[in-house]
Amino acid sequence: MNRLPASFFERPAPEVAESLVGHTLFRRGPSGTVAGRLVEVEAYCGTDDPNSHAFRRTPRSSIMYGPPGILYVYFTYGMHHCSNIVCESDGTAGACLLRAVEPLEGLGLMAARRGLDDPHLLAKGPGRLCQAFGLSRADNGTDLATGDVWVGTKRHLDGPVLRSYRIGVDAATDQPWRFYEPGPWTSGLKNPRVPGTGGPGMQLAIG
DNA sequence: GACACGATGGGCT
DNA sequence: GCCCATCGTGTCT
Repeated sequence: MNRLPASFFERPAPEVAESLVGHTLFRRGPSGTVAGRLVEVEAYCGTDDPNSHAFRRTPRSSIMYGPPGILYVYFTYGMHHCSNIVCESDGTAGACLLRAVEPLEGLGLMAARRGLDDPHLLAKGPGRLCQAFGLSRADNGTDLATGDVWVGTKRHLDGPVLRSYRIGVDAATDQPWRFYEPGPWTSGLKNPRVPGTGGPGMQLAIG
């Protein structure tokens, strides 16, 4: 199994987020292995990004200041987990939020964890993705180079990678750091706000 | 110790 | 589109 090395993540978070789309996320557990192709990733930076947990350094967010290629899992809204991959070099804050994957392997296990069968609802959204992959705060700090969670080196895209503003954050201070491949596996808005197009409905192709 | 709120998602109108 | 459950985390007292 070829894993992306830590050096892949030792770059600015938006650059890592864009290049992560199309790669496959793996999770090996006692019940089996699940895998899915990343189709939606958001970048969160450090002290200059007011929407990032790392805008202020706290015990929870300090992991974002650590070495790259480490899993950052946090709990929110009393019922949901969100998983991120730490980016930037050791000492600089940054992370990529994994928002959605196309399920590829272990769909039965994902369905059992999610309590439903529809493949389109297995891992569409950061909370659903964590549930389908069995990720919780116990996985916080996992090293993607050696642990039971990793990203494969192969990249496959079914379409262009687009960008928009991020979901669920303060719109007034937001940056266009959401990267996604449009399609049935992607969460978020039907007509995401995008920069410099004068309104919703327009999408900016990149890469 | 108290309190406000959230990088969401499910259910209902 | 609207409502809101539910509790860890951060901030303030």
